[in-house]
Amino acid sequence: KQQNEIRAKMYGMSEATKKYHQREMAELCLLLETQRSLDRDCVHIDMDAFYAAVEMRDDPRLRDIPMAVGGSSMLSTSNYAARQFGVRAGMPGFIGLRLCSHLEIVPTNFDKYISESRVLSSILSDYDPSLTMGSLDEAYLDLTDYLMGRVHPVRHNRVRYSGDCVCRLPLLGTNDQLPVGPSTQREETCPKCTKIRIIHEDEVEFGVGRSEVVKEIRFRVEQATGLTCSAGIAPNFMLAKVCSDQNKPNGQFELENDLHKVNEFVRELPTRKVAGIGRVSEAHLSALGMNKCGDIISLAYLLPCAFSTLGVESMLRVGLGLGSNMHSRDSSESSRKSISIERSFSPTSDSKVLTEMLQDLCNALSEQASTKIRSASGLSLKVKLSSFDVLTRCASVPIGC
DNA sequence: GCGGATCAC
DNA sequence: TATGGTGATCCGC
Repeated sequence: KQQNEIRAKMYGMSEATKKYHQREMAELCLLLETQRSLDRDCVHIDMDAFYAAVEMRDDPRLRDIPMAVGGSSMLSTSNYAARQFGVRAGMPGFIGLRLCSHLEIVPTNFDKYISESRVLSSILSDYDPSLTMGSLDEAYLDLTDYLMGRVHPVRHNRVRYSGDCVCRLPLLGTNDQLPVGPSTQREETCPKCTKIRIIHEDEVEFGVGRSEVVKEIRFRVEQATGLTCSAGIAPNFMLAKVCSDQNKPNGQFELENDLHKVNEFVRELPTRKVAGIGRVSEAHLSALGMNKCGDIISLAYLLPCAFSTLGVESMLRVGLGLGSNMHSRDSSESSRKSISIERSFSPTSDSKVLTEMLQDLCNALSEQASTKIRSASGLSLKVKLSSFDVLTRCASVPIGC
């Protein structure tokens, strides 16, 4: 329905208004263009199917079958075998089972993922001490400063495994980089599966360019965790994030710090690939005839039909391939602006059940609040109906209290 | 300031 | 059988 409203505005636009917006957007683009920076080396690191990969590493039986991490109500991640059946993150588990009846659903082991995430951030902080973790499995790094001091190639030991035992990763043959020196082999019996494991050790070298350094980072992550990740390299974080998705899994993609290359890349990029453009914004853009980011610029005069002033500006930035190269929000406790707790349960109108549920949530929240926040001025209540519609009501403490 | 929406992960 | 939980931001009114 919103889409029809947008189309109506679009078709109702007079020639004069069109000219006006064309001028306005062109000016805005020129202004935004002055903010472009092409002198930073921004990197986005994204672990491949993170939760699923951890479970597969620790249980070889899961490596070759479709599996997902989560529960019957929701799947957090699926492995690539499961994705072939259409099983995706965010999907209810029972739908996943409908798509793939032999799907193996493994419960989440958050403690494990948190500890792997620490290993990850610890390695990454060697390259950018002020990195930003986007979540447990992704990170934003600015390699510019590190690259200044990177004047020599760097060598690392490499350990890989083969034999009947497959308990340890990475296996031989999964990293084909040529070693710089001799290789050694030795055998041992795996205490876990009692089969023979052959340990291959050698040395590999990484050069001084940013793409080499990112290869080194991914290598170190795999050596330390047995997990692979993908990376995107670009002049800003918005583009780096898109790039990390290009050669997933276990790959990297570099977008050169060159205006022409950036424009070329952005022109063909589907709008939905951009962080911040979700299902709704994608539909709005599509109603305007914009499906690739390049369309946002060529049809820019239409943007006001669907977006506010701020929205228009943010879309133009996407179309121009502009983004931030600063480490944005620190997601620490200190900057937290709200805490919340919510629970879904089977539909009921039994007021006793509902009141009890609410009381439990209040108690739990109150406990968290006592340790996590010092003060607050507002409280909001959210209700989800069986229709999945959501209502919220909030109240503020009157000024002076 | 409030209620609704959107978005990421 | 069965569709998440947490936090942030923006919009229109």
